[in-house]
Parts: sequence; structure tokens; C-alpha cells
Amino acid sequence: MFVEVKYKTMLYSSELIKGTLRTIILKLLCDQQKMYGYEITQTVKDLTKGRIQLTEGALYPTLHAMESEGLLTTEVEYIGKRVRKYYSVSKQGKAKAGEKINEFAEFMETMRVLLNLDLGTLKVQ
Amino acid sequence: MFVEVKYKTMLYSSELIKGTLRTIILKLLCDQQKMYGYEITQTVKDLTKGRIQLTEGALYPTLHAMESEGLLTTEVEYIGKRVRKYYSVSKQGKAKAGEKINEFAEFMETMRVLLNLDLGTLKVQ
DNA sequence: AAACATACATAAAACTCTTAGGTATCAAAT
DNA sequence: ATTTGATACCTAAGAGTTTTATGTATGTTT
Repeated sequence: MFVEVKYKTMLYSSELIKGTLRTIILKLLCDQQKMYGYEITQTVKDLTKGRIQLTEGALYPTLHAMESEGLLTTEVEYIGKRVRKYYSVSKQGKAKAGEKINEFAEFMETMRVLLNLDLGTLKVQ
Repeated sequence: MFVEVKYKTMLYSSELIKGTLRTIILKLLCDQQKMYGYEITQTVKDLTKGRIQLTEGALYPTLHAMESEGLLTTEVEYIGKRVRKYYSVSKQGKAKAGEKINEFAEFMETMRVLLNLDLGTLKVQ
């Protein structure tokens, strides 16, 4: 009869997350070598303390697109009867990851200046 | 016969800017009291050294929407025969600005952690 | 006179994401 | 036993935002 509240803070209104999905995927896959879709959603949820929750409707089509663009490669694995599709970054994907992450970092700095934010005082609990 | 290069760095691939337009507008109008559309595009371009260039096709409809939502108020002025439409933030607009800027700051911090960025070493020239 | 900058505006198309639905396996609780 | 919840994949309609393209008009610079 009690509802467990996992995360104190709200989800971001999703408009901000737009345009960051590919960057997030590339970064995680560069760090972890190989991951499957569902694992990516859970990892992002954990790492962001629930603040960013990727929807499957956005994730899967994006993974498929990135594979067809040659950024990711796949290998299927069976866990009992259940299918798992692992994604890894290709050489191109690694290059792209570098670009994307760099671009995002610069974008953040530009926005920090534009919005006159003092990130030194910001603490995300 | 020489082309003047105003800005060294590239524009951001625009996907990142998505979702930040309203925040930028509210922030600028809170600081400047009143601004007109074209002025907003130029100010953002200058403040970001050409990295963010708002398109008019995105800006004007957004300003209209924000006015109809009660976030902004307008007053028309004539410079010779040319029309200028000044926008100011309403009381609601000011509250919204606070929320939006805060949300963006938290989002940036979350992304910093997620992408493992070291912003201390980042210098935007 | 032409080109460029100022200043507004709209509308079709493109792009990305949400919402909503579907299938199926496995574990835990009722 | 069966329902619920978690795991795991997927697609498609609709919503929302932005780009691209276009239009109008005035003022300034070349």
C-alpha cells in the first residue's frame, strides 16, 4: 500500500533532450564496448537518477538508423529464448562520437555564456 | 574580392539548439527589458560569436505563440516608415523564465555527468 | 542601379520525439 | 494458477519544433 518514490527530481521536459539522443548512445557505447537497447534505457535512467528516461519509440528507430548509416554494428544473442541485440560502435562511429561530444561541450559553454549561468554553484543531488 | 570571415567556429548543427529557443528569448528579454525580433537574432549571433544563428522562420512564430500564451507583451513602434514590434516579458513570462533557465542549468549538469565532460578545461575562444 | 541590411511575416517540408500499440519470455507475488 | 511486473524487441500515427523557401517593403552602401 506504499508507493516507493525512486527519484526525487522531475524528468526534464523532453524538448531539451531532443537532439542529444545520438550523442548519448555513441558515448555510452564507446565506454561500454557493447550494449543492447533496453540496457541503454536503464543505464541512462540510472546515471541520470531518473532525470532522463529514453523512450523505446525514440531509441529503437534511432539505433536502426545509426546502424544503417554505418555508425553502429550489431550482433544478436539469445538469453534462453529471449533475443538480445547488441550494438557496438564502428570505426566511423567512434569518430562521430568524438565530434558529437565535442560539439555538445562547446554548445553547453556557449549556452552558459548566453544564459549567464554560474555552473559552479549548481549541484545536482 | 576578399571574403571577410567574421567567425572562426562553425555553427552548431542545429539539432542541439532545438528546445532552447524559448529559454533564450525569455532570458534576453528579462535582461534587456524590451527587444524586437530582428534585434534578438542579432544579439544572439553577437553574444555567441556566430555560433547560434536563430532563423526568422523559427523566431517569429515562436514570439507570436509566446505572446498568445501571455508570456510576452508587444508594442509597435515606427522608425520612419518601418515597423518595429517590441516584445517584453509579462509577469508570467518572468516566472517562466526562472523555471526555464533553472531547468536548463540542471539539464546541462546532468548531461555533463552523463557524457563525463570536463568543462573546466573547455575554453570557447 | 544593384546589392546588402533591416524588419516583418507565412507556409510547406523535414525532422525528431511521444504516445500508443503489438509480441513474447521470465520471475515474483497473489 | 494467474496476474502483475520486468525484460526485450518492434512499428506507426500524431504532435511539436525547426528549416527552407518565399514574400513584402524600407533604408543604406557601393
